[in-house]
Amino acid sequence: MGDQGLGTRLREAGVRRGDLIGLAIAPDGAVAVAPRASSGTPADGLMTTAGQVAQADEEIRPRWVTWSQETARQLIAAGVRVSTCWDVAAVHRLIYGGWRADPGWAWAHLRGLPLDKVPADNGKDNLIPDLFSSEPTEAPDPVAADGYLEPTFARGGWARTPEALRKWARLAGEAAEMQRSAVERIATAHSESTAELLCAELAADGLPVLLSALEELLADLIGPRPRSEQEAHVIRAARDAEVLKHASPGFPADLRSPVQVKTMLSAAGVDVPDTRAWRLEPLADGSPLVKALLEWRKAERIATTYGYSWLDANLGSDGRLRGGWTGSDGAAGRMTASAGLHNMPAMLRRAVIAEPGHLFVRADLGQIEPRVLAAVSGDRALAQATQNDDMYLPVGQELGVDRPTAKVAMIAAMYGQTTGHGGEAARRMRKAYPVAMGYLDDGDRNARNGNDLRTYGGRLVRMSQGGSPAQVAGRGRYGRNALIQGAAAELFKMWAVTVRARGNDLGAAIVLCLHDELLLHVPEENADQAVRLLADCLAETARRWAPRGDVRFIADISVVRSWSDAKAG
DNA sequence: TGCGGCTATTG
DNA sequence: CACAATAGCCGCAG
Repeated sequence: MGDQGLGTRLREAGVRRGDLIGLAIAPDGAVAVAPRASSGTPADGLMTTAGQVAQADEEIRPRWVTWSQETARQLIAAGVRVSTCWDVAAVHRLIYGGWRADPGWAWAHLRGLPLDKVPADNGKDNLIPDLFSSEPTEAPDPVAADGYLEPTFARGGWARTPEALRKWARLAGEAAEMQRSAVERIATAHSESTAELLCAELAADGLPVLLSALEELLADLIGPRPRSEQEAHVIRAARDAEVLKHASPGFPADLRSPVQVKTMLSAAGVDVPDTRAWRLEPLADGSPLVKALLEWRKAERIATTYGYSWLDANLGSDGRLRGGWTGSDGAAGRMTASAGLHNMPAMLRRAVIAEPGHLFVRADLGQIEPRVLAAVSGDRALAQATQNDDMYLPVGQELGVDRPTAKVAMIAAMYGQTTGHGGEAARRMRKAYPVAMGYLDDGDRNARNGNDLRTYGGRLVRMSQGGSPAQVAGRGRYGRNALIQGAAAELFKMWAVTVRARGNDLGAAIVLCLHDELLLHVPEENADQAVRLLADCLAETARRWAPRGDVRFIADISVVRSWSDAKAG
């Protein structure tokens, strides 16, 4: 029995490609899998190893059911990467909205249990059998008598017995089956789930960075690495002095305090309501103080957020910059990353350089939000405009305005402009694209009224009731935009997981996801194929995501050695 | 010590 | 300066 591979056992039990199989992994690396009871395997599931899971994944490619991204991280730590999954937490966020998605919370939703009575984790392992007892112990049941999940399980106390681990795996499978009947679009549940696998891989693998190049850039911007705390202090004071020498004597200000900076500027005859860069920018030519302050801000920003301590904390000795990744944030469902991976200053991106023998293939979606609007609203006229590489040209023609005006009018519609209130271009936009504008207005109105929204891909966006008129207006803009941003995020993730799946043979690894941009790290001999892969996957995704097929999505794809090289060949 | 405000960076 | 995010520092309340 034990010498028979997991793949063989599952196949003999009738498991086929895409079938849901519960999977749980213990901190010590023990793995339990639980196919559906009807498939003829033991109802309690079976114990196996991470290596066996990898083999079975290759042989059958089922859809492994996990409670959260944590399982993927544990599998990766055990050296195993699976092809697809059903992530209960990710699908929970899709169906029910909000951020919280722990097993007990998701389970209570699926069983229709009162949410105010979901038991809190008291930190006690009251279900753990006494390991020193000679009495045979029965594995505890993860479902308590009242129907709620036992909080101990979600924390990992269950891992201590194989029986409990098998039950935990089976329960994940049951949760997934229930979720499957509740999701609006299965395809979204699949891509949002597998995006969690991608996130775990991004966190584990990191972004290739050339340390020497990054240190050179930092030296240019903020000086060499200080050798001591004292030296760091001296450098900081010297930087401050470059600004303060332009200030009026008697007004020594703490440059890190906005209030004091405002007072200092006022004493120099510069009166501003706040000290934001865009407000000070026009005054820089007439004031050496303002000019010095703005330069100080840039350097200070690098020094505090992207300086040597950031580098030390996040750049591994293997030249990989690592941060945590989430598959969908609390609002509209975009991916987020920490460690500055999503907001690294353009200047520093020069140090993001492919490893020897490799190249980056960079692809970003063009005008993704207005194209998504055309798709999700079903506006035929706007869909027609997406046939153009630059859709603002036909839109401008239709409205009888120039391209910049058309673009501003479109963005104002999607984001809910507060100042100016439209004008002639906005009125023509309503007439030319009534379906798209109606879709946005519906979202705005529902959000203002506190009605929950649902994106094209089926993600619930929760809206709260009440609030001041200003908050109500803010909610309207939020809801209007969430429908577009959220749908764009769903399309992007579907594209990303498709590239992930197809890129294996080329050795093409996704090393960064950035809302509408994918960065692949590829052996240089495969770079041209990777370019085609990205384009093919986008076409495939567009067909699957927006089946009517009348909206054209475009990507700008280039092969580069450094991330900052926009269009090298 | 925690948290809102201000600021900067990115898509 | 609309929509979204992460992140650091300051100033104030507890």
